[in-house]
Amino acid sequence: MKIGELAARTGCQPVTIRYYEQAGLLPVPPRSEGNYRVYTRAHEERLLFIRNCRALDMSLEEIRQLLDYQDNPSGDCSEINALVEAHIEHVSSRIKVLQQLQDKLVALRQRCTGAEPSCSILQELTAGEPHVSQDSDSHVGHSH
Amino acid sequence: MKIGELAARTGCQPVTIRYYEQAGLLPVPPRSEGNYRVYTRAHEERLLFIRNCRALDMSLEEIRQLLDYQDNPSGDCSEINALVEAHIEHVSSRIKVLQQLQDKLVALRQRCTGAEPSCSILQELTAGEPHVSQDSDSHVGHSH
DNA sequence: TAAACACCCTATAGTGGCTATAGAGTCAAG
DNA sequence: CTTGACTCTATAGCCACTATAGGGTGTTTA
Repeated sequence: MKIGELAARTGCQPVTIRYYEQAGLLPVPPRSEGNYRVYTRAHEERLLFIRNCRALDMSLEEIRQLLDYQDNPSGDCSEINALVEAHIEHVSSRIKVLQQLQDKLVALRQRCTGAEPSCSILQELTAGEPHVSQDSDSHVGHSH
Repeated sequence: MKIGELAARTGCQPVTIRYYEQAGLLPVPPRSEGNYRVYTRAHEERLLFIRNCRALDMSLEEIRQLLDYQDNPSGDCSEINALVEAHIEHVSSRIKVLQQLQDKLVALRQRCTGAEPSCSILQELTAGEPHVSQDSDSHVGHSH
């Protein structure tokens, strides 16, 4: 299987696959005569694992750890449970913060009715103490 | 006012202030004899505006637009309202996605009771079709 | 046989919103 | 006059990719 087929099967792009290889998440595959990467089902399975974890918004570092547990099974799930638990914490705190943002934004939207002489949204954003930043420790989020 | 005082007053770091200057969000301030940046209350107000917007998780590009409306007031709030509205949409879709993630993660956590021979969390993550990625268009989120 | 085309390769730079580091200058207090 | 706190510029790093340039491979078609 060449990289294009693996990409199609796993729903990610060839560049991303090469990136995972470089990042040490995917084992370096053998090459064909023409210097093409040649993958097996094992690679596909591992890549699916990675993609599933990414779909759960885990960082590559977290995934690296899970893969490590997978490669050296210890019979003890407690570290895996702890990792998942910690990730749940990350996500849930991120949700809380975003919910608060949402409330503030909605309040902001309602401020500008067009009745005031100058835009009261801009006034509100200008005023007051600096709001506390919401970005602290979680690694959950992002997209552009 | 030197950069350190401005930083203290607005709750952000000097490097970040210089970064905003370079990004064209803060006007270039005059310099003292010793080549230090010298800020006024106007700078402080503008920086507070920026920080408030950032606390609402707006991108610098969005903030640039708001500042532009502020600098060239048109008496028409509709574009500002649209921007805030769009941002609310971003945040709310991000919340939805994270909530779905959260559900999946909680389901995953409950899978590993320690009763099975091999960790069923890892099995679950390995199995199946690639999950649909949650990162598409929003610019809301992130933190490390 | 040749040219077009789809795929693959490497290497490098860019994204956003900063943070960290290095190496130097400024200025008030002890 | 030296210490220390602050400031300056410039550059590199963070994450998880994406984009670009410049080339090679391999199959299909004119």
